[in-house]
Parts: sequence; structure tokens; C-alpha cells
Amino acid sequence: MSWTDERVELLKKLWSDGLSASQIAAELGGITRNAVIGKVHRLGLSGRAKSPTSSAPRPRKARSSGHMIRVQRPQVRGNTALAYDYEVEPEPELLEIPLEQRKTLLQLNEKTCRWPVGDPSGPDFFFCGGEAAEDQPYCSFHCRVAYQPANDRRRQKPAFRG
DNA sequence: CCCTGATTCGC
DNA sequence: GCGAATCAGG
Repeated sequence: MSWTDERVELLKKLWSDGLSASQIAAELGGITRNAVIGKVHRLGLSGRAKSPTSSAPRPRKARSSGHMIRVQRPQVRGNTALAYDYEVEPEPELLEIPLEQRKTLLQLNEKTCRWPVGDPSGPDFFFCGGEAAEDQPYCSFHCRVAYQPANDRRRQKPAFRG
């Protein structure tokens, strides 16, 4: 493979979009990340706008409800097969939890809804914190969400009440 | 060990 | 100009 005008343009676009060199290499195909990096330098666009110092892992969806469906999408990079995790948000309204109601693990007790929201290893993890229903670990809303068959969730769409 | 970009240097 | 090898780092 060679650097045709077309491939260079695509490289510029993907690079400015913040994709990593190896991701771009996979996108272009028949090329290694070294080739991409080398080309990027030769083109003089090495410094990127929004490149965090840390090796930012796979871009994820901003939020996770903590009850997302994990999906694996296989990807071939060079001669290596990789599998990335993606997450699907089944119920956006689960995030409609008032900020002042949300609780950390240490703030939970028998009377608070212990429904987890978000990635437990991330900074945005919290528990619902609403008033737990009688003899239940969750508030009435999350009881319905938790005990309802997954296929029925879309049909009912209960309004969140804490 | 996974990944990231940066650099070098023979081709 | 190209990119594998290598380096430095998270």
C-alpha cells in the first residue's frame, strides 16, 4: 500500500478526529501504526488538539447506567484480532435521577434505593438513593425496572419518582 | 502485558 | 519518503 492522495486525506481526517495511530492503521488497512505515525510526522501534523497525555483507551459512550448490555465487536488490526467492548444503553430515563438524591456507597442504608448507576470504576458512579420500597433494595421505580422482564421495559416506561 | 505517540535510521 | 525497530511513558 502507498500513500495515495485519498489515503492521506483520510489519514488527516481520522487523525484530527482524535483516533489513535493504530486505529487509523486498521481503518486504512494494509498498514501498521508505525507507518501512520511516521506519515503524520512527515506531514507535520504531529501535535493534536485534544490528545490527552494518558493513553486514552477506547472511546466509550459518555455515560453508563450500570446496567448496560455489553457487546463485543471483533476488529482485525494487521494480523491481530482484537475485541473491544461496547456498551448499549437500554433505558436512557434511568439516568434521570436528581443530583441531590444520588448517594455514594457509604451513604446507603436499608431505606435507600441501592440501584447502581454508572461504571463502578469511574468517577461518575453513584447509587439511586431514592426511598426504598417496602422490604426492597430499590425504590419503586427501580423495583419495576429490576423485576420486570427486559422485553416489557419499553412498553411500560414508568415515570421516575425516586 | 496492554496500549499510546516520538524518534531514529537503513532502505 | 517510507516504516520497522526502538524508546519512553500511562
